[in-house]
Amino acid sequence: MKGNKATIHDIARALNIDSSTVSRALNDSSRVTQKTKDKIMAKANELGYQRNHLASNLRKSKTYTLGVIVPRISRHFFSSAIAGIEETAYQAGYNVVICQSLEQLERERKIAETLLANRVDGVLISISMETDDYNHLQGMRRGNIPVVFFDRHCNIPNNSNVLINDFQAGFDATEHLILNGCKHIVHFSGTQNLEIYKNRLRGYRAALEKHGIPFNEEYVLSSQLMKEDGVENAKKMLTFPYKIDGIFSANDVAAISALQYLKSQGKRIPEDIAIVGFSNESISSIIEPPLSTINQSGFEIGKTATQLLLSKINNKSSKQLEETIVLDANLIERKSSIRKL
Amino acid sequence: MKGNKATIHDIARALNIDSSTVSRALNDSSRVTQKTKDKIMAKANELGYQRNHLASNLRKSKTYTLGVIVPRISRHFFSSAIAGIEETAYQAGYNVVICQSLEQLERERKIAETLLANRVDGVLISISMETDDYNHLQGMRRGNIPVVFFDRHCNIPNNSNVLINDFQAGFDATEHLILNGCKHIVHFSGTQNLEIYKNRLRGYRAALEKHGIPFNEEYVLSSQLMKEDGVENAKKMLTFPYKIDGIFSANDVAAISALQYLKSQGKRIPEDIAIVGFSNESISSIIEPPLSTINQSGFEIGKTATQLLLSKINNKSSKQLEETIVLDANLIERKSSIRKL
DNA sequence: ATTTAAAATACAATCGATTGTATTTTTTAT
DNA sequence: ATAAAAAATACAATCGATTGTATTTTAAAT
Repeated sequence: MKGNKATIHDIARALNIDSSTVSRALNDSSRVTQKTKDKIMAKANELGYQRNHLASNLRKSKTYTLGVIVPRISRHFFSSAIAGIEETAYQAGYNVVICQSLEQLERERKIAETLLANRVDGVLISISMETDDYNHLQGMRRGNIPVVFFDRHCNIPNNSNVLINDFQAGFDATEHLILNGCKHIVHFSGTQNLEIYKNRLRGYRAALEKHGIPFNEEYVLSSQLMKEDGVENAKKMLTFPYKIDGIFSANDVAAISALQYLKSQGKRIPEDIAIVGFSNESISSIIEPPLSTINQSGFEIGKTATQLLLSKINNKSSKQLEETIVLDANLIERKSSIRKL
Repeated sequence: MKGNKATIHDIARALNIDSSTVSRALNDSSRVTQKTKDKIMAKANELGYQRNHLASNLRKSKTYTLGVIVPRISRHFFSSAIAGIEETAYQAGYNVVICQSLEQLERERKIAETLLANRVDGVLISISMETDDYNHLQGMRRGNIPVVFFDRHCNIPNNSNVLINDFQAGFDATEHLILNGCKHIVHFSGTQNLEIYKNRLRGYRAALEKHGIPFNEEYVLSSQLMKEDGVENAKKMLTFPYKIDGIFSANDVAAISALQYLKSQGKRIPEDIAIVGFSNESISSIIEPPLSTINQSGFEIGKTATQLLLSKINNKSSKQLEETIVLDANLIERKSSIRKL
């Protein structure tokens, strides 16, 4: 593993100059004359030199590595966010280490610890559904490692976040159902420790209010929004005294499993029950009927979050200015919610 | 970033002993007495010491990092493979860097270069559809970095691979269609530089042969197996003189788009045309009708590949014994291919 | 031609941990 | 109690690159 690798010292020796000059030449320092640089570059190529990042990073005490913590990479939203993160990070010369919390606080804690021990230069995180305690994240702060939350943020003060306007999206989704004639709309919500779900719920309420529809506490069904939860919610919903005619689900997964269950029970979508999901998973356009949903560009969010993180990392000014960037999300209207009135 | 971090020298100074002893104590060396170890551990905890991996790795010239190259992480198969890879790697104290070739040879080349420059300890790769030249992979060899191929391997000699039995799976899928009464079965194949597609095709032919159905060259439709390709294939297929009554697609994505197109053209699935896909994407069980498909456990493949890679990395014996591990894959029979005869 | 300023290069310490060798301390045996 | 063997610890070099300071070389100015 070591045998063949050329170092700056090999180059220096071959040219009978000092290794510091070689180092500076390779870093294109103005302290080395062009002629010498050329000589050094030529020799470097000849010897197949490649910088040893371990050594370089040790000296600079920088790892050029970003940690990413997501609930699970298999979710379309997160895998596209990761694509955006990697693209941006690589271009800036950073590596990315991806970790999955699998929605478990305990795993999230352990990951945070590992990243800290590995001295990553910064962390991007979308917190798990179980996360209701932020000590491990404060730990990064203490370690002086910049953190940017994306999508699933948390409500501790002085954070940098990249989000979509969940309130507005929730409002749009609900209003769309109302405009399509729904009178009794339930909301599938996520665990209430996550801000995004609180905000989507607020949007739902605001839309009802605007259109003079009374808010009914019982119509809010909170869960982890997994496949099974969608079915559970649908079953429960069918027992309500008033006939439910609309669902706004805070994610697509639960919306889809509910949709399928309801179909299996002979309900017509959207005629009997109109449905809007959230996230635009790739399945959503494919099921029958295609699911209306809120489209949020994971790629864009990942990219923006990474840019923000990199700017925090490279911002010499000691004053840590925290920033929250809100990106657009739009409603995609598909058959699952469009009724001819 | 540096300010507060304690080093072994801080511990040594505080206890008035040598840093080498501290290092050995922290590594639980037998050359340090238990009493001293205790003292050192106590002080280490007190100072909040965390090993600096950069320094340690530099000295040991090991990065404890594995590179992973996949076509795209958003594919269900790959994201579950990655989950298996990470799980296994983390447990062994390795980090994982994930890169997407996006099916482009050029990107794959660049990634290989970057990983090499970053001195990863090993690489796991599933090659892109465009990859028909293996210089960049030989480059790793020259750099003495062990490589394990998983799923999408290539036919250069002396490689380590973790695969499923694509031939058998192709055979099973095709025979299943035959047993369900299909006489004119087309095969959606991938680009022919990939062994997996060659093998699935061989399985298809073998099944036809076994059941005395003549092989028709024109019935093999090769493409990148993207969404659009499925539609293309379906259109083309409908122009054939004999009525096609079965499709074996080498992936689910193309199978699903074909299924949807055919439905839109009024074909009944599976009565008119039975369909079997490959990979068991999560969409496949959800569409209407649910798609029969070959189930390959990405998690298992990723886990096995990582174990193999780690054993290559840590195998002191210089003789690089190459190994190919073949895992099981099974046919999941769903409505898209089950006909009541 | 000589002094001064500026540019180019060399020297040497450093990042933090590891490890072969040397030295000291402890233990065992006589 | 003393020599020999074994155990514990200290010393010092090293991994490869970076960087502040010192020195030499070159260019500019008088």
